[in-house]
Amino acid sequence: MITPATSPPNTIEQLTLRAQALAGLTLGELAQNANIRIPSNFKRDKGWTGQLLELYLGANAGSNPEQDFPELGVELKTLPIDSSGMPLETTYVCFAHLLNVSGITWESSNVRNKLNCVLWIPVEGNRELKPAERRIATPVLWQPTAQQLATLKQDWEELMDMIVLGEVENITAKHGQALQIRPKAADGKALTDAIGKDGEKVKTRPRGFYLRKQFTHQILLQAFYDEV
DNA sequence: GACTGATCATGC
DNA sequence: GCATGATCAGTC
Repeated sequence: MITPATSPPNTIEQLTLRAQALAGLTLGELAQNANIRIPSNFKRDKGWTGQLLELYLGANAGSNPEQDFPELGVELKTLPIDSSGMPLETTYVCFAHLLNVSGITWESSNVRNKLNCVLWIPVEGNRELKPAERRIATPVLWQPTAQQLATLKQDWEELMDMIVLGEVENITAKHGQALQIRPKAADGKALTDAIGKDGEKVKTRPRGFYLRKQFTHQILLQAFYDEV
């Protein structure tokens, strides 16, 4: 019987083995073995799948702005897919800092750090399927290719330029080929500090970095062809 | 049907 | 409010 991990994985191989052992199982089976209640939908439990898998893989739960497995340099992400393997949602990467960003470079950015090595765990996410019925697919351990890295860097620099120049309010989810910035908050009333048009401090809605579906789809396809 | 902007739970 | 985990749902 599959049970939650009792300790963090020591190696990437061990982590991969744990993830592969979950492939084909349903979220209901995992939750049942861990004595976790299963929501009937994700309206009020949007991060439930991710937290369930963290438990099974031995990730250190918490809200630190670090990778899930700091010792291994690996980030864990679940990815909802449809029956043909197409991602259903964009993927949240991290919070976007809007102030004191002039010293940050792509190489030292949180986005670059998070995406250095990601263990993607695709999960059936069709809304017609109840959470308990959704099956886990084959995990993908990914490191960005030079080309993907270049695309991400370009998007990141474009977006950060706008932030530095006080154009935060002009940023929409349409910017960026692979990386986009969207509101990220509890509700529309949340405010944080940002740089204004004349360099002054202004209040704006908090933002986060997200990966487009097309980009994550490419990652899954790439893994598929590597196997074949 | 896809996409963008909005929203939910939790811990500190 | 920030940061983690993300999905919802109205609009295009």
